Amino acid sequence: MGDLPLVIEGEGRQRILAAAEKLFSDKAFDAVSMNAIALQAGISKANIYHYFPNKDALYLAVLRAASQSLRTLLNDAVDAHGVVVDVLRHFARCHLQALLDRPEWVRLVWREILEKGASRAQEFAEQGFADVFSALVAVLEAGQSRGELRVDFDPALVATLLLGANVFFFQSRDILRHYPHVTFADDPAGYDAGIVEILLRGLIPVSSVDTTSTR
Amino acid sequence: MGDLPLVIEGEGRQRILAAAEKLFSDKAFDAVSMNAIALQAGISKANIYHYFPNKDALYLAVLRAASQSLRTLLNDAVDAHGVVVDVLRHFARCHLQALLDRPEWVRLVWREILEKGASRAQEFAEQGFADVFSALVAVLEAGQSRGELRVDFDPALVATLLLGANVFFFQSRDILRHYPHVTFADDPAGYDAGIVEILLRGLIPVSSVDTTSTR
DNA sequence: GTCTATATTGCGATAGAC
DNA sequence: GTCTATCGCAATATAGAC
Repeated sequence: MGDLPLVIEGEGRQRILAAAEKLFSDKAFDAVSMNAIALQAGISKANIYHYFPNKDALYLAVLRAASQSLRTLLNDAVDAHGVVVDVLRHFARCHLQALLDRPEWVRLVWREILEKGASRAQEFAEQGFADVFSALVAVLEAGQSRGELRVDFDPALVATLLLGANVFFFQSRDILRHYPHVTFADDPAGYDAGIVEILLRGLIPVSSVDTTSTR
Repeated sequence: MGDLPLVIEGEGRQRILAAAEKLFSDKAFDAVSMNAIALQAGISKANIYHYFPNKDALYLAVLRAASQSLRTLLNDAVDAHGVVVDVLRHFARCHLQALLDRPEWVRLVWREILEKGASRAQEFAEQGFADVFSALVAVLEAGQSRGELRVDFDPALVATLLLGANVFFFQSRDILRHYPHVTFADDPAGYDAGIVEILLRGLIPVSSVDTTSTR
């Protein structure tokens, strides 16, 4: 009697989560009906209520899964080796790639931040980005203590600048594409390479840098 | 017969728009009821339908007004004088201040971009940010042709980096506040000053810059 | 122009058969 | 576990008095 496959553990639950993730990443909470989720998952609406007590619980489950998946994806960008400049290049590239690889997750998380504002901010700060942000700060601090980077800048500020550049690129691609000046909208790798290069060397020609002001 | 004041041109319409703007910036489209808008505006629900044919038309009117207001607000950041580095500092500061001064407008426009994706992207690209973006690119190009900035970087890329840093700061303030490393979450002016400083001078110490690779 | 009252639709959630 | 059928309710939108 035991040979029956028992199929996949929680197969129905997974189908529902996948369908809900897709729909919630496209539309806002209220714009996604339980009916639409059931349709997308290929099951009946009432069946969803067998697995989840209500719509809110389903949404939270989707959000939790997305947030966790994003984190594991980004963790690959953390452990890199070599000199600081190479680590930064690698980090930026992996981070942007992670965002572009799973746009649904990013949009889902970002929508939640926009919607709920400060109320859920702490939760996301701990769950979602904490380790990525801290890892980047650590990389920068290491570069400073090794003398590979200047010591008169705030590592957290540079980390924000770099992560923000990637997130903004992800968010604004469709808009940037319409500007004639922009040539990098479809070249994320080139974008990141350019960003890191500018961060490292600055915009001012070396010859005209006032070295006395750095003391 | 003409002395009657005619009161304010479209006063009722303005009240409705203001109320709708406030509510739509806090919640998503479906989460805002016409009843709530009427309550906020201090009029009856049916009266809204006297000025606007349906909920969708009202939302579009709000969006159009917000987008236009944002543009005029940001235009103040464009006209600055002096050497390029000072213009950049001024520009960054004004831009971020404009975002922080009218968070409802920014959130409204950004929510629309998130929701509709590429479909409305072109419209916003032209209406909302085109002139600000172009102005910043022009400033950078001027700096390059005057020899005040390096010539081996893409002005559009730097413009994206700078605008993105400000937008990301605006969007993520509540999250950044929870990180122990971050000291600038409540100091936008200091944030921008630091950003521009890094952009101009780079992260690498001047002494260790390989001047041969710049040719 | 502004209101009250109402028509109508679509939602989340439940009941109960299989 | 999965389904069909339905309840209760809140929402958009309309009708018509004043």
